Amino acid sequence: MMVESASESIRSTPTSQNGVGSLPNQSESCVGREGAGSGDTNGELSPAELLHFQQQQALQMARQLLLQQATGLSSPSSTDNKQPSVQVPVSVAMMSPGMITPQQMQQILSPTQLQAVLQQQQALMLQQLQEYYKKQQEQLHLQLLSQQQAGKQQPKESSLGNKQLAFQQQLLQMQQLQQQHLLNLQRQNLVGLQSGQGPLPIQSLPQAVSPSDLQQLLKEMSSNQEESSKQDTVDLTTSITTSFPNSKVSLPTIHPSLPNGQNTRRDSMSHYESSHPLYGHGECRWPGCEALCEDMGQFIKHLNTEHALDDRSTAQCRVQMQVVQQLEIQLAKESERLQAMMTHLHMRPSEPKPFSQPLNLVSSASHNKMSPDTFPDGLPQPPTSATAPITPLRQGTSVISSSSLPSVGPVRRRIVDKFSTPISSELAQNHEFYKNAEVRPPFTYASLIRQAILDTPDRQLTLNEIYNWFTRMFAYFRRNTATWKNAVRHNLSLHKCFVRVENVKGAVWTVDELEYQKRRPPKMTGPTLVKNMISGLGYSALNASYQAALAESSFPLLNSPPLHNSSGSVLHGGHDDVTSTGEPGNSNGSSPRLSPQYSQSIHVKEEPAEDDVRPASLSAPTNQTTVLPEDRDIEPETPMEDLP
DNA sequence: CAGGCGATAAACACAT
DNA sequence: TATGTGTTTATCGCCT
Repeated sequence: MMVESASESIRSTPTSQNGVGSLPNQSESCVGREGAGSGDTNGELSPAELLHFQQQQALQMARQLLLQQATGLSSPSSTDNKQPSVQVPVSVAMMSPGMITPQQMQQILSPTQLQAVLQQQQALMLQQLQEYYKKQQEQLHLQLLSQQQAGKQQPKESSLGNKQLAFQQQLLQMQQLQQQHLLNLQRQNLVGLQSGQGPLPIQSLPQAVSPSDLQQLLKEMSSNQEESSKQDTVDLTTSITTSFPNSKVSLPTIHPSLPNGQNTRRDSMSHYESSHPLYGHGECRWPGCEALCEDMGQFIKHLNTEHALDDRSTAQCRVQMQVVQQLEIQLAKESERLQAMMTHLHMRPSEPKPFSQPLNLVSSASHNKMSPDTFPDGLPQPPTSATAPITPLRQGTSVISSSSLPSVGPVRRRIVDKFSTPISSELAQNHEFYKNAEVRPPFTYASLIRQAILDTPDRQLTLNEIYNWFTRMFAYFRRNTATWKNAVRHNLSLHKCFVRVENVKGAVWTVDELEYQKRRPPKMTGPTLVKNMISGLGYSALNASYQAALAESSFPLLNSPPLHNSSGSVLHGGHDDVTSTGEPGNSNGSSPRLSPQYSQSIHVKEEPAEDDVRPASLSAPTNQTTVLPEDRDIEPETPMEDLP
């Protein structure tokens, strides 16, 4: 039901909200749930075109940002000297969507034409920028001279050596910043997809995208955007950092003075309005400066004194100019790469896959936390994955697979979390990301709950603590609390792997790891198991670890009444999904879970009839390991069991 | 196509 | 009574 309505709204949104003429006749019927099969690109955008379009949007944004940055560079002097704001020769018309909207352009021009136009524009812009900066520099020099004549020089450091050193440092810093900026741009490129940049003809998205995926995608992207606009630069960068773990662009150490907010143009983010482009978060954002300024007045003062017209400032401007140029070039390259990647991903499975390339994605840069080691379960390539030697390296990303990759089509979260992504390592790697981006984690409720419980030293949590863990760890779960909390409770109750233990203070929930493991490979034996393993990761590794896990988890179970012992044993180490090299870690002794609380009463869930399969399924893989304790049946062994 | 699974919604019972 | 907690049932979509 909800999905229905949601997808409905998605379908109608583009047409109603921005009825851009791009797809006049494509009403909601376009994206059928079952997704029309053939590639009817008539009248609507093909995936490739869409890519071009997105890229163009990104480039436009990039240019705009760069331009803003460029103008921002001149601001010290302008605010300082009350100069009339210098007119930027770069034709704004060219860069702003004012003259011709991307959509119009896109309609008129073919992708290749668009590309050409873009390149032309870029070249032109660079040229103009250069000229502009040259003029600026001349002007600056002139002003500097006059200033010097007026004897108003600051008594600050002036030795040439110092200047050079400082300059070099600043150059480095600026380059780092610019790289960061580039990432920002990339991110915005993705976010821009829905950011109201233009009426995105959603109907034209690849048809493999199901409405629900679209919904998810849009939801996430919008939330990401909100997020990014809400958060300060640090948060943003952390997000980005996690988003591009494999990016070729070396990430600079997070630097508070991101060029992030360097635009004060009206059309820029509103929260930067009324602020100085070189001032943010109480700091001077002059490249390499970071001087703390309490307020704007102080900042202006600082600007006038520390960044007055002098050789250094001029040189920095020059450097910045070059950096901008470099960025433009790099942006073009990255865009190209992105396009190739996206095209490839859209193209899908059958093609020989030059895999390994980190999918630097897409929909929301924020999404891609391509951990190199997550298996792209959701990616449209399970077929190939089986044939192609998927190294133990998990390549795709669960996040993407589940929700953010448009071309993926209907993908279920659970897929990912089965045999693919060790949730713990995944979370460890992308903790910041999930924490800040409202992206739905690609794990099932059960695995999340389990993770929450296992995250604690005691391996037990109250319901409320589980809630808190969810909200703490995932921005996504800060919304719709009623829904997911209900789901959490539902899962706790439903799955046998969650055991409710009553202690003095109330009830806590624990994980019966064995039960959990049992549940994972849903009674797959023989071919199914093998198949899954193969597709998930190396069979042998998995098998070994799986067996190890089971053995491991079953062991304590035998010994200690508190069945939940098993909990920590297996997975914590990362194996939430059987992937890890069976880290038979500890678990045995020392387990804190043996806390007295366990000796309280335990509510045993009713065992479904089918569960008598238990011994069988369990023993199948691990048979070698001794007698298999029967999970649930064991529970009664606990001293204080109190059956409902 | 059937069945399993996960997500979601909702009703209900019980405790605080 | 309201709220939180737990259980259960139903439904839907996706996948095998």
